[in-house]
Amino acid sequence: MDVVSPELNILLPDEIMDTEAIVMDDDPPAESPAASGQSQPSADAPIPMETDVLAVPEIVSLCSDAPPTQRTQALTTSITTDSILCSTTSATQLLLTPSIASSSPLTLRPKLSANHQIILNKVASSPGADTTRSPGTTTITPGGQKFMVTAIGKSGQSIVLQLPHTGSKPGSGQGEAKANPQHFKVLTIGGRTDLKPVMVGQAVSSASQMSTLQAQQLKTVQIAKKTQVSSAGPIKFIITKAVNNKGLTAQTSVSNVITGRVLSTSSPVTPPRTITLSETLSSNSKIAISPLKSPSKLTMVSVASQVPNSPQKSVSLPLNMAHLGQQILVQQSTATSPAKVVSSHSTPMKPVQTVTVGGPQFKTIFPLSTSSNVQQIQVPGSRFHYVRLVTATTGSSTGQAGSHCTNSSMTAKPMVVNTAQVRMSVPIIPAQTMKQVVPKPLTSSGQVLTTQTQQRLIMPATPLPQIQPNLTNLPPGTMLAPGSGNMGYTVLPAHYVTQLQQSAYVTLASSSGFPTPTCIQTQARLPLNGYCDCFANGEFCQSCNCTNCFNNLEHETERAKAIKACLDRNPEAFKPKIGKGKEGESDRRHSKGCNCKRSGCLKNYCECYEAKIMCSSTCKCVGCKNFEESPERKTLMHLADAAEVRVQQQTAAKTKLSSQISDLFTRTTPAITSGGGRMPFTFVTKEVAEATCECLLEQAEQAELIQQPQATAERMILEEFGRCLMRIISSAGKTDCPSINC
DNA sequence: GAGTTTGAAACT
DNA sequence: CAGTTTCAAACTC
Repeated sequence: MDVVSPELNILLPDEIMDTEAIVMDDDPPAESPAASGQSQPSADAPIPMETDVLAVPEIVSLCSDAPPTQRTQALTTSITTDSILCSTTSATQLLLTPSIASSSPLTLRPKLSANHQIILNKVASSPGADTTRSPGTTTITPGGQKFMVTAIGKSGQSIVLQLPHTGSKPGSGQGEAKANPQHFKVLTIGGRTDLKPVMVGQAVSSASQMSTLQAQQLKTVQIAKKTQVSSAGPIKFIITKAVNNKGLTAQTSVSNVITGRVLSTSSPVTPPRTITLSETLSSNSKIAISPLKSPSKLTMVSVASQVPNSPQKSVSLPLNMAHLGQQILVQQSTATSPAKVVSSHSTPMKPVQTVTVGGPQFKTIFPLSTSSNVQQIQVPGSRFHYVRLVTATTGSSTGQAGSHCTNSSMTAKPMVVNTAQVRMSVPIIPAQTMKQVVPKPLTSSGQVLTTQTQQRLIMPATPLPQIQPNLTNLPPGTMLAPGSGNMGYTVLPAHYVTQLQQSAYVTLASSSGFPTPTCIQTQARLPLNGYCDCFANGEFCQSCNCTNCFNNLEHETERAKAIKACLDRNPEAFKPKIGKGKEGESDRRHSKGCNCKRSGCLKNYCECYEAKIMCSSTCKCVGCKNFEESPERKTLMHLADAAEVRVQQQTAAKTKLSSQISDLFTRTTPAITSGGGRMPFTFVTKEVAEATCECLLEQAEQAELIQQPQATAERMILEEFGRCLMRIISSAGKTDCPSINC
């Protein structure tokens, strides 16, 4: 049994003192000081980066063919981390199972389980145990192989290392180990996210020994675990296998594809999670990636969270000899998961899939009754007005909404709406406009609302059974009102906008099937360039300029499909962007936040500014000035307020003037009517003018008689002229021949 | 009304 | 997740 001495750990920098390594050395050559685990540093040995480590050493997989009994002879570790299961295709496993939650060094005794797992149980933390060893140091020498395990982490969590099985190889076992005498395997468990790959080599022996290690067949499996002060912090597992094939060159690039599936949850009590890793690696490869600086270049497997006392956490990794140069970085995020299982496969896996348990999808479905009815629905807090329609199965038809595709058994059934004006979010196409509807899909079931007021027809939707389940993803306030049989209506809020439009385009463009050749508009499309506001508002196109428009009654089926496709792609596509903030926040806020860069969020380009709300932390804008204390915003707001006041004043003035003019015409209308349509001024005849002049002259003479000043005299004349005009106007309404009497 | 700017959404 | 492309609204002249 080879145990790494405490002095070795002294050489380790602090960054990796919290790590645990397992070193396997099948038959370390004499020139390899790292093989013995007691090697001395080499001053001239450069400290390689991880990429270098990966480039030079030859891969030696943990999937040793040696029997498990020969893999491990002893193990001493200070495992205080979560349970880790590194499982591969092999049934051979190495289990490190500290049973006591403690941060103190543990002495683990490997046991071979029935399924070829090496279980490292904590023997004792008593003085009788080998506590003199440095924490985080474990060496296993299973029949010539050495494992150095350095780890630190949370206590009370078992580590299960399942060694891959390469049973296909003949002569496995000790002989295999001898066949690869230079295999050097390092398994580091724990550590920090900033663990540098070079430290892996140092964990084995020292930094200077890496050069020697690089000359060997080296395999490094590093499971670096970020040890956060708080358990809620993310924890990373970095599993690195540095491989250097003998034929490898430093410039060889690698095709490193590691995919997996991540199932994450934030629930503190969750069933064991399974993370499947696979790898598609080629030999003679090099991964010139620093997973610490560029983790995105590697496959990051977020293992979600864990609790300090996670009962079980397993990470299974494939370490196949045939897969050389692979590098696996497993990142663990938070710390609430009680158990995790990471299993791997040697076969390529599908791309990473993230299953997110999103928030509740609010949906409101109002099934329609079979009786014909229209109800106005006011959604509290919604600016949309909905109308619930039900199919009139027996109502009398006052119009023909269906197409002339007469083979359709679903003729349009106009619905008579109550005469009260109903404000709807969708147009109600008058019945007379339906005659303009030419070819109509036979499957569609247009329904016409005939009202006495100008209304718009709520968009009918063929209740396709195959899409109805998806319509349950409609956003809050959305009402799906399936009618009886194949009839129904779908009411969409106005924010069924762009995505729906584009989705509709795709769907409709691919739509192929109308029953009759007369329905040739299947080749048409929704307005592609220049989406009309009608569709954006959930209305039918009625008076817009779109051509080959599908946004009408005739293509309700296609439209419904488009809605379905859109909702399938993004169930939240139609949720309003502007909504209330977090709980307790009364202010509105943008759900996604803006991404402005040049406008400073003070123009209508900015969705936040357009909605008259402040930018929030969700925004990704640059140079944002749309915050509460922004002087620019305040100035802008003041200007806007002033402009608004000005507009309001102008509007009020115009309204008042219009009212007065209208009033004047109203009062003079009888004169016009009684005068045979003549305007009032037509009553100012020669006689009236002469009489008026006589009145004015009379007033001037009176002013002279009483010796009034000129100004007073002029005023008296003007006042008399006013009275004359009034009499003219007054007389015009009474007689065709107004008389002027002074 | 034409041309430009801008940013959201889609796409890669 | 970041970069690119598309496109329509906003904006300017």
